[in-house]
Amino acid sequence: MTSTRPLYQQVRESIRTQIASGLLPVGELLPTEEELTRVFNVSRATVRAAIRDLASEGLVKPRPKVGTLVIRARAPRRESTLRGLTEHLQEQGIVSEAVVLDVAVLAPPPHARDHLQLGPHDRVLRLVRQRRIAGRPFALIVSYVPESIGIQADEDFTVPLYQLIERSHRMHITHGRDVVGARGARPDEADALGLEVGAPTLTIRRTAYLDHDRPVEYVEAAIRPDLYEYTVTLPR
Amino acid sequence: MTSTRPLYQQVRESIRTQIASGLLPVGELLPTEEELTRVFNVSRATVRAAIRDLASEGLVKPRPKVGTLVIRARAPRRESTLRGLTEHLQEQGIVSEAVVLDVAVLAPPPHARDHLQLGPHDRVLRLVRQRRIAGRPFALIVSYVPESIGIQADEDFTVPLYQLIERSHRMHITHGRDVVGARGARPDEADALGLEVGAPTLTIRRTAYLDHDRPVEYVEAAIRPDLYEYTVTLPR
DNA sequence: AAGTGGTCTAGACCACAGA
DNA sequence: CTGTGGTCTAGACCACTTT
Repeated sequence: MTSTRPLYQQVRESIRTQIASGLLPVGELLPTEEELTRVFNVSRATVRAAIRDLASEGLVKPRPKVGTLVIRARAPRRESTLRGLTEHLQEQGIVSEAVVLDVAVLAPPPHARDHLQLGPHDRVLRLVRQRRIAGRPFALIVSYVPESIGIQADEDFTVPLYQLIERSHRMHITHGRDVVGARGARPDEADALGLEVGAPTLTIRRTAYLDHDRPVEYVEAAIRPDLYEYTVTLPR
Repeated sequence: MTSTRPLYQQVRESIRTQIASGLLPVGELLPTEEELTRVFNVSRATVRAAIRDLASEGLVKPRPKVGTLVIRARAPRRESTLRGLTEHLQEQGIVSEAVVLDVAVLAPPPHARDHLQLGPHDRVLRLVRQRRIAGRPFALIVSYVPESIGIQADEDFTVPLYQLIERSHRMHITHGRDVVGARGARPDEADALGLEVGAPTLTIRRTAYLDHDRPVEYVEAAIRPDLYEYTVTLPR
């Protein structure tokens, strides 16, 4: 325990390991908080912070006046959240590179204008990127961001666009809607993806929103279905 | 504050009300913890417990060295949940009909066996259905359910399979994982969907789980992309 | 009666964003 | 530098379950 990590996280990980290994079996009670305080030589508040985290993960369940019950051996499902393609791939241990093909401020095409709920004179930043896995292009991504958001055309677009939007401005993306479909590759897509025109292509259209349902980004992606599939975990 | 409820919950509700009413607008910072300590006349630990709850609800987001940002005015909307195609279509006001093409109990193909985590001798109920919108077929759906679940081959498979599993057997599906892809239609699919062989087709592979991550259903669907798209709403 | 988790206080020190 | 949230301690009292 000589790490620089916070104590309560060290305690949490230690308990988590003991649960996963079966040392603390499902159905049994954790040692009491007072006991853990002694074992780890920390204050009770620290022990409780660790247990609180484990409880919010669904691994344990404190029962007042009884003890803290171990209810699962390992982390339950994680529901899907809105992530960029990059983050999604990173989770699967896949490294991908981004190539910026074009950046421009212009009048949006009608469907983009609709999705972003823009007026007839509003302009957008359009960002065209190609993503590659191991040098092989697998996705052509066209993003539209309202000019009013204030992203400059000279930013570093190799980092996730979300982070750019959220960090540089005091905004928080709350949710997004994805529409996933399939169609034959158009000529420009076939060219960028190394496919024949008309070859089956996976398409994703995403609209991301700030609080109050204000659209902040509209993305169209055409993807090689042999190199990527869209995965989502849903609660019932 | 003369209630008997815990202090931190009273503080939490008070802040929540001020956020909902717009007194603490989205995008602004909460008063500092020290300030809240004075205003509510409680210790800092109590204030932090209140903020922690609000943060886990997604209403606020503490930013170290900056302050605690209000990111939502009220509890987030309902994200997408696991639904069958039928329910999904119903939501959009589309009426679809199901045609059962085949029902059989048999040894599962290897990939279905994997997804259902079955042993080498377990058998499954295989259900092949075609779905139609206005008489036009748009989806070919093959479902696998472990024989051990106890669904009979003579049930009414025109109702959503989930309801069959959950209602008649007192089980609760907790979550599912969808994998959405695209590929050219295979001959059997082209036949059932009225497409040419090789025409772009949307595919969905879904595994549904009971508590404890026990798989209860594996479904493969091939879909006409001109008649259906896969839509999902995700929280950030 | 003993022992548990739930709640709460009153301090303290830290690293670091922002001016 | 100043102020912020992040972390941590060492106490305390409570209500209630279990013995």
